[in-house]
Amino acid sequence: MNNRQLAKTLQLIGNLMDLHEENPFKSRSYSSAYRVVRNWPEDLSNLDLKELMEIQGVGKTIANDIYKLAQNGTTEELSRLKSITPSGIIDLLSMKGLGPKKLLLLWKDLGIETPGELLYACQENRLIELKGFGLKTQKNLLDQVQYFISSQGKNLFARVEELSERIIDWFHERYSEEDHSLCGAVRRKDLIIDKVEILTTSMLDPDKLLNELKTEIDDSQIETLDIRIYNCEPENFYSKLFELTGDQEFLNGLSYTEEEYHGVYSEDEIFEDLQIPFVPSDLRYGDLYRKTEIHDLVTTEDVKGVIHAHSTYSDGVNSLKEMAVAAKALSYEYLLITDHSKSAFYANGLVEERLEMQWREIDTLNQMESGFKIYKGIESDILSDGSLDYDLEILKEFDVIIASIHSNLKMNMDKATNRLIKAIENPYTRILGHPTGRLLLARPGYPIDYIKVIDACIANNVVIELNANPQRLDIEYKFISMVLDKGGLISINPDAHSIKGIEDIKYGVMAARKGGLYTSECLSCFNKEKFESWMAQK
DNA sequence: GCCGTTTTCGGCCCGACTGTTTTCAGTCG
Repeated sequence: MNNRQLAKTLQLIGNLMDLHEENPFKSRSYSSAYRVVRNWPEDLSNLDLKELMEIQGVGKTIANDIYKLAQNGTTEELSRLKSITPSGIIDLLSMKGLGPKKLLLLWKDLGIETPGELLYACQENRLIELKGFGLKTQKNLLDQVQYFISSQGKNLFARVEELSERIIDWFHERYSEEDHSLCGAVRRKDLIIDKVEILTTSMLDPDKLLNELKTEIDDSQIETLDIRIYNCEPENFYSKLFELTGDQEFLNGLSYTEEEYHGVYSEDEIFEDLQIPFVPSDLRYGDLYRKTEIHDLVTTEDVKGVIHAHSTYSDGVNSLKEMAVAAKALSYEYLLITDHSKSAFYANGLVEERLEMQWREIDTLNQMESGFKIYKGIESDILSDGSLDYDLEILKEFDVIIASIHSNLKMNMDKATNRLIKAIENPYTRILGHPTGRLLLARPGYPIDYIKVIDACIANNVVIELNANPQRLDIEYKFISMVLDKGGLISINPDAHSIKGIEDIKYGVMAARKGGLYTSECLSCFNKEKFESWMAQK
């Protein structure tokens, strides 16, 4: 468990105690431990009990809890609380705006124990009769519960990627004489995965295979994953693989019939016969492949710079120097450090004096280094009225400003679009950060008028970010071709909050390829010289 | 449960924001 997961679990324990009206001071201790653990700079799962107890806010019991959680993923206390709470109630605790007190009312007064029951009660207008509830709260919960129900059973690609690889490796090791491959959404690298599909020529009973798989692969996630195993004769492997990889629209566009290709030795043969250039598996959806020069699409090797990263100056885990050393070691040519701006108090945003400190440190580090370069950026909060949160005197000192919305996310399309456009028109804005604020499977973004926002970016020479965090992947890749057609640039940005976060660039590349992004139109693929001349443009 | 001692138990409780109120309760980070 990482610190974030540990913190979430402690928070859950506290919330469950409140839900059962246990000692409120006890639950408060868990809540405060949640806050401490969440922001702790080093990995707590490696510490021993004595070290854990030295943390302010963590005593004997919670130190024990953390230790147990790191070892077993649960504690006696957590198991006890879970055993007296319906699982649907625990699901409901994850709704934003629904804490223990309100949930208890729903549970005891309305008898609601599952998300489905909450949905029904909202539609029946039954929440507003409860004390402390009103129309707005009811509407908010209705939206959230609908979203929750529609994302059930789905996973981010990044969360199933490693396990999928382990599963297919297991097949190769266990039945090395046979052919096996991932297929379906995982092989297409869709952003959201509802099932992991495997094609095999082993001809063994899928249920039996699944049981063996689940006992031999040690990963709790495997229990909740929908895994499908398909068998085929060896001579049909490639035709079947082809058929099970492309989505319906892709296959329909190709007058393809599986039987026709029985006996082929590779997928290349099929493409050759269909008289179209080979389409990599990640692009076998829709008809984008027809309009795209596949060889020019961005790859992870093409990305030359780490644009958009945080350090311990704001809410990052690693220091500025550690981030720079890591970026260089990964063969990137430059790092644009963009900590949070001063109004981001939630993330320890940089007030003016601390900005000066960071700039001095960047200058020093750059002097010690000849090839690699650190640039001075900021992720400036877009305030409610669309303005940025430093004076012009300060704004003009940055090499690059990424403007992003982090607060007051509840907006209608007009308000959100106008707020973004005002920020885009600010003469110092160079990149628009995560344009909709969405968190995949957790929170839909605020609605924006994509055409207006993209037009404004192009008119003001503002690059649009494709935030590479696997939970964001925002801008949605389906709008990339619109940006390119209008002559705009996209930047694949990791939004890294740690050294590890830099690796998220690969997920950004994955989404960018699906959107048809060319290396030449990708800002983060610019080499250092080209990036510097881009910086000088404004 | 944590802390800090008046060492063995009494007092804890950040601060902004929202939506519900009519002066505040609940949630969140």
